[in-house]
Amino acid sequence: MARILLADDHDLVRETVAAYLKQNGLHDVTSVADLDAANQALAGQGFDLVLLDYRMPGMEALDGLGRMAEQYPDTPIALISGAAGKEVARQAIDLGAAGFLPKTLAPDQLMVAVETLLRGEAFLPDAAIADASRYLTPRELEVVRGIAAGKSNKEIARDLGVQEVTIKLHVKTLSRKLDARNRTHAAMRARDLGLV
Amino acid sequence: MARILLADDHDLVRETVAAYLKQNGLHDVTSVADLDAANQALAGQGFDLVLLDYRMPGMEALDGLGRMAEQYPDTPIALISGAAGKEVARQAIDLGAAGFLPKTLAPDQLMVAVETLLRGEAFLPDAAIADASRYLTPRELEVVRGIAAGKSNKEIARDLGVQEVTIKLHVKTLSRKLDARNRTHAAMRARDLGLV
DNA sequence: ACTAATCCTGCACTTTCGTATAGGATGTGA
DNA sequence: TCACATCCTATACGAAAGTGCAGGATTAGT
Repeated sequence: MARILLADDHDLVRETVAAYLKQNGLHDVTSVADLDAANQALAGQGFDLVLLDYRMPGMEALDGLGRMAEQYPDTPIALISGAAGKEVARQAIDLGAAGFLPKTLAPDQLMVAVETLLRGEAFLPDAAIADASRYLTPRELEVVRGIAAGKSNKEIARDLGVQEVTIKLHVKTLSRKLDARNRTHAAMRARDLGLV
Repeated sequence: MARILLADDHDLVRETVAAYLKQNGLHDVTSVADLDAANQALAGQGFDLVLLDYRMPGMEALDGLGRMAEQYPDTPIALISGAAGKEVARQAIDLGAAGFLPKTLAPDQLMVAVETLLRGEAFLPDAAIADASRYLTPRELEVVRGIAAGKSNKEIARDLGVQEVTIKLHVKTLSRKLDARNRTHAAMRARDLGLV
């Protein structure tokens, strides 16, 4: 049974989300109203997933998320936000968040998101997914597309009007961002993300 | 409006397929009963898709398909067959066919197939797709999957219990079969074909 | 029995890739 | 203004990939 920790200072949001999760078979949902309570709950028992509101006492932007992610690197932590957009999503991912859930998310999508996160996978919907591509810089995106087309670094360099070493640098950084072992792996990852 | 040329010597098949296509919004369907008529129709006007019956006057196995594909390389030509199996499908693809439609195909799948072909993509269903994978030998399939997973030749060799040179050989041959420029390109192609 | 396909290996060579280190130029946001 | 991200370049080295040639072993189909 998956144990989920839900932290949101809005009673309405907290209750409706918790109720919805329970209704869909996830009965073990703990709700708290601020980050301190969330940390206490985490210290008391393990959780399989933590859902954190973006605006909440103790968060101070994303610092609270960052600290929690550092302390519990094995627990997937997702950010929930009503208004936050791409920028915040990207920062959250950078800080170690496993996912980003806009409150505009449809209820059925919420379940998909939670299940995805419980499997240990990242979840980045619509708006955020477009941002996942911006997790790669525009240049890196051009490079990985060249790779996926089977081009060599030399060819890509020629096409972009830069030196080959520069492409190598991009390949290295973009592979790291995509958590890929090499160019081929990176191309496959980019493909999976719909970036190519 | 997509113009479709349907060539089949069975009145029943020709009429039902044509009717079904028209019913689904593809009104511009020209039906002919043999390969000569199909070629005449092609010479008279352009078509966006040609559907050829496997057994039909003028076809002589797949020779007719081969000639037509040579003459109209820009027009997707798909083979329709009731009985033909994997072997024929593979030969058809080799001769330049864009797809293979067994008559056992469900009606809704037919529409999917036609739409796919009209987009310029290849269509190989169920049985044929299994055959597309046999276009690569089992060993080659294992290798290309290793490549797609980002493994090095050395790792793949270790996993399969053979020497690295052997893997290099497989990479070379499988890349040729997939019309790929290198391992990365091959992995992407295999991905597109659903082999990974 | 012969042919063909598949799978395997060896040696040698060039090219490409990957990595590391060490910067410089630019533009943007705090 | 300072910090930061992005993009670019240089040199250099070891690892990996790709290519070519030349064969041998096994199995399946004609």
